Order: sequence, then structure tokens, then C-alpha cells
Amino acid sequence: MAARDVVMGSSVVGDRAGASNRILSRPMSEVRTRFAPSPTGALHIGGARTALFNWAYARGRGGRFVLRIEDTDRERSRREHEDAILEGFRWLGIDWDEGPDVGGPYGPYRQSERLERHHAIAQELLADGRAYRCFATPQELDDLRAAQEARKETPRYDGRYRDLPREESDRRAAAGEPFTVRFRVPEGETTIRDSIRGDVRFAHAELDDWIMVRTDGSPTYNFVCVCDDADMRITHVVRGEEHLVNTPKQVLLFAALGLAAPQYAHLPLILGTDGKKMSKRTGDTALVAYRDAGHPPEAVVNFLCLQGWSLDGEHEVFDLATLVREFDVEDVSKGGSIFDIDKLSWLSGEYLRSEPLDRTLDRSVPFLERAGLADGAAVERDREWWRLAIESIRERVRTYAEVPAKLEYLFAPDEEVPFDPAAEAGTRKHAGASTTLAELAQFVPTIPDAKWSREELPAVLKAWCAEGGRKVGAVFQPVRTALTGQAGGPELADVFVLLGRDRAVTRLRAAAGRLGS
RNA sequence: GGCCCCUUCGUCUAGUCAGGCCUAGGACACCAGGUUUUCAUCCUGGCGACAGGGGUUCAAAUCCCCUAGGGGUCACCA
Repeated sequence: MAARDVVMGSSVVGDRAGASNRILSRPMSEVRTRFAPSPTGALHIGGARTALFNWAYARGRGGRFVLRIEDTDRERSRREHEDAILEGFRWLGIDWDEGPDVGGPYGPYRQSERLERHHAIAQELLADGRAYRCFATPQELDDLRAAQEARKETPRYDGRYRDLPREESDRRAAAGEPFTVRFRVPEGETTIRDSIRGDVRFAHAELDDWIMVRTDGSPTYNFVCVCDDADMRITHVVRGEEHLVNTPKQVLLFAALGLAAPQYAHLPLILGTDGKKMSKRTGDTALVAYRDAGHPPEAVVNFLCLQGWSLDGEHEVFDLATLVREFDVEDVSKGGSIFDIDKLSWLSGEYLRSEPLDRTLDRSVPFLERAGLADGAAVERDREWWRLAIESIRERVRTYAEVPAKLEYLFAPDEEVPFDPAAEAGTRKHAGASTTLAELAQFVPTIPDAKWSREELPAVLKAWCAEGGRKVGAVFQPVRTALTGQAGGPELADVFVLLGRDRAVTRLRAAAGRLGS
């Protein structure tokens, strides 16, 4: 099979400089999907899901997943954005078989590097009349649009250069008059067979003779998209619903090139809380925002799976291997989904709690650094201490970003731990709190080393309460305030061990004094 | 406005293609209880939906029609 593919590959993609654009059956034995981001900004969360589904579909069928950079907009495209997008996929755990960085048999994978190919195809279409030159100026088109709108008509190109004689067209072009190249949309209608939506019909009368090549010679999206999908032998195009209306244009172009169009699937949109296409106003649209907010990538990817697809309606937490095994684009739902940050946070908590402790620690380091609590080297020096610190609060956070705030109390000055007002008020209700703290400060140094552990300490402390006839509740609350300044938080045994005897005693004494007045 | 798509709990969804197993299942969120030294985790329970109206059928969330609502798109952006 591989050998056959190679043969097909060379006949299709390699040398098309000559006469024939008429092609060319693609090797249907292999599923080839692609994600084609435009490097004009950060990777969109919806784009990430689109890529994920493309990836899963190909992976689940032994196919290939291709990354193509759509940088035909030279003004806005930036290499740093491309790098960031690739980095985003690596973070999510999505890999690609062909792409701008790894190359592949149908490269190059940046559209800006495929311009010769695009021009050759445009020339061919122009030569056989399937496309034509349009000499209308932007101003002219603006006026046309304005006039149509004034008459409450749908703005549309009126085909004014559609029937310009070939000789005149050639002459004006030769004379240097600027022109665009438009696709000649034939009469009739096109039915799109969409894997998710079924058959969708479009009357050609609704389609403009759209522009393939701009005045400056640069090709437009709908044009290059088809050229590259064809050359890269893409078999399944899975993309956002906003592209549905582009599809008949593209299908017609495939037909004009003598090619079978790929199988299409248009994914429902991911909506903001206002029910509209997600925008920066209604939520973080950039994937990196979720990384920066401390969500585990496994949670983000799992969450994305749940937007428009479900495993079985019962199991919500699953990994990429499961997705690959079970995913089918036909099972994707039709309706758009509103991004529910609460559910993402819940998933984040699930993953964070169940991963190896060391991973939680390592992933928390950037946030600890940002908060000024510790840097990587400091964590490495005291790794065991940090592991316990993380373990003590892991059930109390949902993201890595929440870690520093939970551990901040450990870095407060022992003589004056900041007291949360509610915690202090609650503590002052216990009449003998100050005395109790002072007594405990006396007791702590007498605890044997063997008992000074998170496992043994709870029993030791409770025994101490019992011996003195103290109520556990009346002791623990003041102690918690003394040691952490908070009303809630980790097991006190953990707090004691993390602080160590000396610091714990200092805090107990200080609090006894502060609460005694 | 034209064209196109969509419509099950507040949210994500199962069920719809092959009508009956659906007094519509799960999850998040919320509420209430339980466990616990607190908070959290965890456990139990509760609240809560087939957009509306016609048909077809013994039977409709599921099929057909209409209405309403929402969304997408109408660029020499992608």
C-alpha cells in the first residue's frame, strides 16, 4: 500500500506544471486530515478542539494528521504566532505527521511557500475560462455594494467582467491594468454531503464569482485552501461551522480542477456565555489563557472532547487514547455549545488530584515563582518538604494557579502571621484560647521525634486534649488560626510538620499573646 | 435583510438516523444531609429539560409540516 501511495503521490503532486490539473484519484486507503491555522494570533480554544477532532479521527483510523500554516495574509501573519500555535499542540499532547517544522511528502506546509503552485493553478483556470480577470476597482465594488444595500438587495458581485472578451482581457492585463482573478461559478446548485449535518443544498445563484487572486497577486483563502487540500491529499475536512457557507465554493473549485472533493464535516461552534461565537469579551478565547490559569492540559483536552461529543453519555473523564479509540466525526452533535468554565475547573481538579504528586509539584513551580514563594532550585533543594506541602493542599485546589495562595501562610513571619478576620473572630469566642495556645507551646517540644509526623501527630494532639480535659474543637480552631491565620485549610498535623517544631512554637506563643489581650 | 445551520435540565450531553426498553439517563453547577479537627475531598439525596403548534401512528423526544427563537455568513480576512 505504501508503494502505491508513493506512486500516486508523485503523479498527483509532483509535476503538475504541465497540462494536467485533471486528476487524479487519491489513495482512499489512507485517511488524511489537517488543521490549518492562520498565524495571526494565539491559538483559539475552538481551533484547538477542531484540531483535536481532526487528530483523533486520523489517529483512530491509522491515518495521518497534517498541520498547514495559512499565512497568506502577510500583513498579519507572524512567525512567533506559528511557534506559539505549535507549542500549544505540544502542550495538549497532539502530535502531527506532516507540518512546517517536520516537513513531509507534500510540503512545503506554509502557504506562503506554495505561491508558485497557486499561481500555476490560477493560470490554468484562467486559460481554460473557468476563471476570469476582473478589472473592477475596490472603489467601484464599494459603490456597487452601497447601491445594492440602498436598494435593500443582497450585496453581490454583478458579474460585470464575467463576459469580457478574452482578447480585451489579455490586452488590458498586458497594458498593466490591475485586476483580480475571479472564479466563474456555473449555474445550478451544489449539495454538500456533510458528515454531521447531512445534505446541505446551495443554489449557485447565491454564490458570487468570488476572488481567487487579489490585485497584488496574492491568492485568497478559498482558493489556496482547495489547492493545498488537493495537493496534500486531504481526504476529510473537519472544520468549524463558520466555514459551511464556503464549502460550495470550494467544492465547485475541486470540480473545476477535475478532482473529487474531500468528505466534509462542519463542527458546531463553541459559544461564549452570551450564546454567540466566543469572543474575547465573553471568555478567554486563547488556549494559552487556560495554561496560564493553571489548568492541567489533560483536563483541557478532556473538556474540549466534551464540547460537541460524548463518549457514552455516562463517562466524562477519559484520556486521549480513549478518544482515539471511540471518536467518530459522525457522532458529533449539531448544536453549538456554551463554554462552561465551571466544568473545566471541575475536570482540572479531577486530573490534578489523581496525577502523581511530583507532577503536581513540578507544574506548580512556575506559579510558585510568579508568586515569589520559591524558584525551581529552591524546590529542588527541599523537594521532600515541598512534596508534603503540595500533598497537604492538593484536595483544596483545582488548578496549579491556586497553589501559591494555599501555601502562602508558610512563608509569613512567625511572630505575626496575618489573621483572617473571620478566623480571629471565631477563635476569640473560645474563652481560654490564649491559655490553651500557651500550654500547647509548652507541650510541642516534648513530643518525641518518632511521633512528629503527619501520621502520628493527630493521635498525639488528641491525646493531649483528652488529658487536659480540653474539647478538641476548642483547641484545633485556635491552633489553626495561630499557625495559619486561616479558618480552614490543611490537616493541622501537616501544618505542624511543614512548619517544624520551632516555628510552630513561635507561632503558638505569638498568637497566645496577640489573642490574650 | 438574503442564504445556510441549529433547538433535550441553568450548562455540557445520552437517547433521534433503524418510533415502543424514556413516568427522558449521566455530568457540572446549585440546595440538603453524612464523614472530618476546619476547609476541601468523598458518600447519599434533592432541584431541574424533550421551544410551541399541527399532523402520521395502536404508540413520537424520536417521522412529516408550520411557527417561534438562537447562531453562522454575506470582504481584494481566514
